[in-house]
Amino acid sequence: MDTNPARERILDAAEHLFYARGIQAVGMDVIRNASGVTLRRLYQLFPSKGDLVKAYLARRDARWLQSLARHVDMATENPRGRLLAVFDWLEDWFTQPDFHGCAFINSFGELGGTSPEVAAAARHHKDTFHAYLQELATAAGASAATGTQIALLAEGAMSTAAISGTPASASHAKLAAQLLLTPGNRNDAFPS
Amino acid sequence: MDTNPARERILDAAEHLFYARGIQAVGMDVIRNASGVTLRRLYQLFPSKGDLVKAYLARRDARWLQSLARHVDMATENPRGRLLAVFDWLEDWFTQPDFHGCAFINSFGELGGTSPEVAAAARHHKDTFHAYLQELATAAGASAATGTQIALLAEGAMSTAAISGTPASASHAKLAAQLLLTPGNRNDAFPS
DNA sequence: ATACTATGAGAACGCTCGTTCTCACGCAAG
DNA sequence: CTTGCGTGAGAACGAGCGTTCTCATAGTAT
Repeated sequence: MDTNPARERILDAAEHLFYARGIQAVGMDVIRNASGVTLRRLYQLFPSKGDLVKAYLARRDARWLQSLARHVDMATENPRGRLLAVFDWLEDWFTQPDFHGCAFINSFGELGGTSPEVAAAARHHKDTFHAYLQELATAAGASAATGTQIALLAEGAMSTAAISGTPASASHAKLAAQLLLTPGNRNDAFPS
Repeated sequence: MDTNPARERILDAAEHLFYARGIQAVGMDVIRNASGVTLRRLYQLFPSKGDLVKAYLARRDARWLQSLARHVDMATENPRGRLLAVFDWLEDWFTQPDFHGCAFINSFGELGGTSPEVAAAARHHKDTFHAYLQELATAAGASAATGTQIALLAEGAMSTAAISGTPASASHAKLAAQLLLTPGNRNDAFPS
């Protein structure tokens, strides 16, 4: 199905290395060594490093959101609980030993100023995540603006967990999200 | 006072270029051209690029927090208003034409995986910012945990403003902060 | 068997970048 | 005047990296 096994091995190695060390710090031959493929095949499948970076970000975007949605779907059917389950998933993520922040925030920080494609990939990823949280928020009876606020908490938790090196920001953000979701907080001012 | 004018010109050029394009994308000779100083002087004042990066981050850390504190001090004497003024300052920042996200989040994303010094600089900056918000929060009668939550909102607003390219996240975060500050939100669970 | 094609392994090329070196020049001390 | 020393400008060096090329080999069709 994922037809080409060499392609997958390359993307696995690229994702692991790019995410851990940054994109510019990882050379093509390092990826070749890690994936066990020959340089010729590597360039047949990804004609330039930019193509490989694009494929890395695209696959990570899809998988990340799939993993989150799967967790939310398996957590509970209570709409409010589904929204809060996002933060449990974040805490799981932050606790993984190879956690190193959001790959899109990182690559935007590294290349957003010089590569419009990387900047667009980050924007797309965050837009999708933002829309997903708004969907969960409105399903829970809250406003879309509350979804936006909760997205800000999630983003802040990612940055903070990465830089501080601890997963504590996930539970802090979850508690704040709970407060923002309490009925009685009139919060219809910002429709987007 | 800032004794060495060449040193300041170098740091001005480095800050502008590093912040706009990323650290690895800017070579030492580009900084030399932009600052008008000779390569020899550049290396006399900063023996390696790593030293220049360290000085860039240290100066930006100090100036950024000074600018924020100055704005807060001039905004109002109402403790709650002082905390909320942080988000007005953020919105001003996000609106500046050269805004490109938080320099520390960016440099952490670029070099945090390979340079412990850059990672430590980012951690220090965020710790200081976090402590300042906690101070404003407790002065406003809120808990330190509320300060932490508001810090997460501010962090999320920075990332989101950078990647989306709009300053709207500042007002969204401000509104959320106001809600988190409303009395009646019992919020003593997380002492830090 | 032979000629052609595709592949593996890695050398090679061209470029960039951090860092250092060369060399001519100006200026102060004797 | 001249001797030496610090300085300016830029060339040079060495390493790393993205990308391409070489060449020997293995498999295949005729």
